[in-house]
Amino acid sequence: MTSTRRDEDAAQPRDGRPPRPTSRDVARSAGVSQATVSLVLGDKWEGRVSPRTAEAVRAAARTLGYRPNLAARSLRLGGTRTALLVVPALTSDFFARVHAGAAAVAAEHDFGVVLYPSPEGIGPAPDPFGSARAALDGVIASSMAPEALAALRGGGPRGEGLRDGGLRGDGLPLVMLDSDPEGGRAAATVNLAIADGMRATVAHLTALGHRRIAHLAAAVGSWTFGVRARALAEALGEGHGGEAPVLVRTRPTGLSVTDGLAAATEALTREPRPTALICDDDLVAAGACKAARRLGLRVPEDVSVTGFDDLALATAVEPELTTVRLPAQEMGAAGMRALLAVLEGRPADTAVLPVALIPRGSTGPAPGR
Amino acid sequence: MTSTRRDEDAAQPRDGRPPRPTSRDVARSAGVSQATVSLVLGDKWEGRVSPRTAEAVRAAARTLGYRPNLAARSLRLGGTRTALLVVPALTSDFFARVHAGAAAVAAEHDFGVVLYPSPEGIGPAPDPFGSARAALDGVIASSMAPEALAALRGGGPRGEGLRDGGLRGDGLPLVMLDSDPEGGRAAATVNLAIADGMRATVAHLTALGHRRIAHLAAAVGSWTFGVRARALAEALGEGHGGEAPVLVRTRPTGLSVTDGLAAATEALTREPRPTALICDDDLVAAGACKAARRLGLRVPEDVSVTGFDDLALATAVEPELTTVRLPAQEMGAAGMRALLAVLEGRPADTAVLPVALIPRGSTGPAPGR
DNA sequence: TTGTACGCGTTATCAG
DNA sequence: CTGATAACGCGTACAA
Repeated sequence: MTSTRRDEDAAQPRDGRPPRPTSRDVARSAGVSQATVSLVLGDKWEGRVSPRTAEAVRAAARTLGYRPNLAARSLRLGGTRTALLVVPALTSDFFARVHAGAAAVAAEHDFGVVLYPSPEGIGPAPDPFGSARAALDGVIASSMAPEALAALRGGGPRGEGLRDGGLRGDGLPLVMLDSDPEGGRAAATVNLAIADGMRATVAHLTALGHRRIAHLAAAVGSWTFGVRARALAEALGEGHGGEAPVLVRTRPTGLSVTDGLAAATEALTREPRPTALICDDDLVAAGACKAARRLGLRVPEDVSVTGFDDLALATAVEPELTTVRLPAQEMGAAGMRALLAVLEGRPADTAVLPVALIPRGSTGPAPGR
Repeated sequence: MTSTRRDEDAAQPRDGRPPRPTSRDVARSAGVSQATVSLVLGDKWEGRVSPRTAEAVRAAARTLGYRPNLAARSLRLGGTRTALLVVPALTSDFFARVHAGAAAVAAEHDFGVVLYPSPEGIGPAPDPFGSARAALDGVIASSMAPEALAALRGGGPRGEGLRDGGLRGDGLPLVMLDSDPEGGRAAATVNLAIADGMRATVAHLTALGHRRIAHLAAAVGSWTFGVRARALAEALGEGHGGEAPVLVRTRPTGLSVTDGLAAATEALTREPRPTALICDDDLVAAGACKAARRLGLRVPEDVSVTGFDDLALATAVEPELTTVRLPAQEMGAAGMRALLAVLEGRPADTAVLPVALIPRGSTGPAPGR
């Protein structure tokens, strides 16, 4: 209000901070034109600007502490070289690894990745893009439930319309990770051979003599968990030399240690008691181990437990978890590669990444064998 | 190249996608001027635009699928209402909680938070801002080591200069979380009463009769870990009724279960053997428990273990970890509030948040008592 | 080799 | 109540 700057239309109350130098300022300071500054700083000056001038420009930029205005650059260029990675949660290190993989590939191509943990109830952020308001060139969504994905699409502005300030994913190229290859408008898909993992788990348990199996299934409407259930059903349906194992129970559970504990307690206290617990996630598996122990059952002597993901947690607990290792980092990397391909108009090869069963201490021979 | 659009200076090869509608398009479609569109969509139309016109504009925007161009908006407004949250890692859920807290407060003020996990070796991303290239209004840095913070500052453009494409944190308002209140150029600071936590831990162990304590200290140059060490030294120095416990050993360790296991193994296999292990982090504490068990020691009968953070992991392992709960979410929220204050020119109250020792199963009476 | 001019899409001012 | 108009900072075709 009491400011005396020439700028009556002050964009922001920058207060005490010195106004950010612009390329004009650099140009003035170096005694050249704006265009020259742009050329030099954009590394396109060779053969067009004299080395002396170029160096002068750089010096000026350095002393002024100039950095280009990203908004202006984006506006002019029409792109931001930035991708949004939407993940359902950060409560396990799985998605941290997905991000790492994506960020590494992105960096190689001078791209940035902005991470958006879809808020589950925390605070008023119903719209995925309400919070992650970076200007984006594309979206990578990992293991998202369909509803969340719908919100991501924009879902057609219902209700009060555009009050949220815009930037819905609407229209942006989308790459889906570990999600239904069919159901989406995704330009590309990267998937994991989840079914293989489940089959391997069943084979592992069967070989150990287990015949009564319970499934602690994630109570989340995400495709990746649906696959687990279907693959399990199929694997159990197949012949196993006359002694087919059966699914004695399915318990839905939240994706946390506490929820896993509760679900496992229920699963283990009903007859017939299962000798093996297949869990959709390592967090749940850890909870299941706790539940068994509280019930006076030993793992793996009395009950075997398996998980999915191979989180850091899997080797932190005792006994260590037999689990299906999912190549999180590779998936993130492949997702970013696919997005880059789409952005460049190239066809994105839709990949399916292999998984591996890692046998550890939480599984053993079925009791009475 | 072969395109026939009017736009010879095509910014981006948008390829097949339909060109994004602009406010001009909306205006044309609704039969009004751009300014009217801006007013209506910005919810500043009451009393200036007829309700009929307003609704027409909204309808047009809806049918066209219009969403405002963020780059242009930022350019015009000079701000992006976006903050960057820089964290050292996402391998534990601690920083996920910090983010949740910050994002919740941000959302209340129509702000966004972009999360930047400082890459530790993964991929070529030396510059914190190389990857998180969103246009930013401010930065919140949590528990960062000084070197990383220096990079964040921009550290004075050395070497080849601005080739990185700009956007260093240079000059942006910075709020530091759980970091040295002295050492920075931070506009505000939010800290945790870490020292209290360490004192409580020592008191807890002392009361249980422990006299030989080892410290599994994080081998990270972050302030928060320095405080732990200093507070421990002080707490041990104070009188404890004639029978002062002593620090028999300090082992530096990486912040992971495996590193904790290795460090604890070393700490427990040298004489005199400590009866209690104070760990800088729950991940380390989990590793320490594993180490003890592998050495044939029971927790807590033979050796007690304590941690910091109260991660989900703390209650996932058996026995559950006695640990110092750090109010991560509150810290994130307070950090965001402080940043908002700074941005508005208000004074930011520098806060210190209380912590609490949570006694669980990993600590017990000292052996031989 | 360097400078001039224009437009990206938005918001705010001011005159109708 | 509405419509021109200017400006935000940058990148590039074109003229000098």
